[in-house]
Amino acid sequence: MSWEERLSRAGWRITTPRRVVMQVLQRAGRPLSPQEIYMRGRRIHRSLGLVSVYRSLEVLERVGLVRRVHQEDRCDGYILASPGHHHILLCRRCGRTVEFPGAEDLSGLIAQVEQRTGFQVEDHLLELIGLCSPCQRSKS
Amino acid sequence: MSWEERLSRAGWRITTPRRVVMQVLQRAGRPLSPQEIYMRGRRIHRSLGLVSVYRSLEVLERVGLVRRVHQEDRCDGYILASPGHHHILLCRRCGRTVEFPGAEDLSGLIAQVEQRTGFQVEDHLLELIGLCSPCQRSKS
DNA sequence: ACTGCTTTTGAAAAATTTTTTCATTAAGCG
DNA sequence: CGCTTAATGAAAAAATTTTTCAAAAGCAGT
Repeated sequence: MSWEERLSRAGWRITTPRRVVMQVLQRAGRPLSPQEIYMRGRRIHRSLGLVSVYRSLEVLERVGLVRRVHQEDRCDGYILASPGHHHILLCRRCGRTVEFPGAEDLSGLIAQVEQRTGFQVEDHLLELIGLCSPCQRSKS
Repeated sequence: MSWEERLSRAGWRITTPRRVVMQVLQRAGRPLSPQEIYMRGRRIHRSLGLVSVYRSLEVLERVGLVRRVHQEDRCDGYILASPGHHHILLCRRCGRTVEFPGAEDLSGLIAQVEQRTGFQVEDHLLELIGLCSPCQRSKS
């Protein structure tokens, strides 16, 4: 199912700003801030407004098409979210981002924590940070 | 080793704003924003400046005494960090925060991801979100 | 394709948050 | 106790995010 379809089925309209934001993120491959998306987006759609970038991101995130990436210093980066998958692998050097599956791998840990703390775990946030292969080589 | 000692050994001075920030966070037990820390801190130290809160948090985080908590909607919350432990368990209702150990539990997952992606994983961010026992009961 | 209803947009303004600057203060060492 | 340097607080500046509102544009039903 295309993202347009997913957005539409969730009750939202397919608009130019939303298309532009998706297109920019598709090409980026690394987290972009609203500001960056705005600047790149204007090259595609001249009259794009920054506010629409913010609003598009909000909607797209809600629908699960886009995901916010949390970094130590900034949390304003967004990437495309492949549906269903939940974790992010981030290169601290070039910013490249890869998603990977593996929610099951946490179930043991989660069960253990639930038992020890009495919490009822509903969700989690997992990000791995490191160096991608190209950046390992050009480490100088 | 006390936090004062840790801070001092890392080459930083023990100052009133830093003491106040630590004291406020010690009492809070949930993530507080710089603004919140500032307001509570002023009750302890009248002339505290917001800027010093920002600067104190930066230093304390660098030294590992304080940790930033990432939530869906906001990432400006700080809690005390118990040294060595790396994960956070957060109640989405009352904000209560608990730390728990368990880096080992991820080593399998990490090795697997490294092999599949060629990344060299150096660090990770794991947060579990759910309901603490009291909030489970008063769920109405 | 045209109409009408409603969501969405873009611009400007407002609100918030964070950073910079700089003169003054106070840690911590001898 | 005095000296040196790091750190502070206030103000201003910069950056980020949200609100407001009239105009534009999706889209469902003709």
